[in-house]
Amino acid sequence: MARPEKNEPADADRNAPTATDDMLRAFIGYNMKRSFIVVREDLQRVLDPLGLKVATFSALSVVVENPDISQSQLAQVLKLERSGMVVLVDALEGDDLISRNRVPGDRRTYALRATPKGRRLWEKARAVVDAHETALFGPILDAGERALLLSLLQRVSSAL
Amino acid sequence: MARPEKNEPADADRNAPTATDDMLRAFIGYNMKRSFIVVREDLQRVLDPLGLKVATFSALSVVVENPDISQSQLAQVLKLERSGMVVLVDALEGDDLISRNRVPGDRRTYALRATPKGRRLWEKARAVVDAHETALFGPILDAGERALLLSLLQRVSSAL
DNA sequence: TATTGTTATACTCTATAACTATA
DNA sequence: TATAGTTATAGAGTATAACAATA
Repeated sequence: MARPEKNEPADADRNAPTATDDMLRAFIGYNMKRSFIVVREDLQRVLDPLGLKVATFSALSVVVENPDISQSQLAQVLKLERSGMVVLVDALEGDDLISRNRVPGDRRTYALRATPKGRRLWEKARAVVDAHETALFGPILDAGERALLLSLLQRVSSAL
Repeated sequence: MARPEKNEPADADRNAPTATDDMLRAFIGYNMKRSFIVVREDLQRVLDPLGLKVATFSALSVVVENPDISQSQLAQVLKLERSGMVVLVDALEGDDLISRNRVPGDRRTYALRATPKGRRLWEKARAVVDAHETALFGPILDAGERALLLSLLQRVSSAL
């Protein structure tokens, strides 16, 4: 007993009924995680040639959009701790993409501003990220579905 | 110059125009990340009383659904490394939720099975996770929108 | 040679706590 | 006392690489 000899090749396993995760697939959170992993990997791939990480791209984006924002405000918008911001701002400042400027009224805070180089890189990054999302979601969702997904996720992430 | 004296209270900042992340909000990936963070936190919160983590809940779920699955197959389904599975399976086995059984034909692999205790806990966890998603998304999305979001995310995460 | 499970290790991301300098 | 920024540290999650047993 126990299959005395099987002359099937090793890929018998691949022909065997594949293991399923159907029960997990019923949960939004599970699909959100798997989706996000794919999206983040591809996003990192396209940001890498620009010398940006996902976190630094996000931070640069908010600084471009909000000149003279402080590190604390930046941390608040991105929902991470002030201590974590220091590393991100250090990296962006080290690459001359943003500058830490002292403010006249309060010598504790910095007013963060994107440098011309930072604004140029951000424009490039914005185009790259847009192309990445189009290329990634294009084969899966049509324009309407993509807008719908964006809208639903915006509502969920805004109801934080 | 430079505001000689400002007798506004310290919450002048709070009345100031709040910093925005509108540019980032245009990207699906950004909203996906923020949404997932909220969902994961709440999921962990409800799984904690059951002694489960998100990862062990997922692994238990797949084992319940696929009796006699091997650790490598399990890792493949959950898209993580074999080495990472060892820790998860150790934890589940240590809590007597699954068992590692030797298979007759191949002494390298384990056939993983949920114990009766594991199946009972999984049933409870399934109900808890379902309630968590209903409570979390209920105030934000109606039933149709929730099904739509699930369907869109399933398509994205399946097109991996 | 290839595969399963294992161990040790390292890396990323993020959080916590304590400190400083300012207010 | 409270806040902005900083530092050091630690934890979670996951990946890489090398190894033993087995095929």
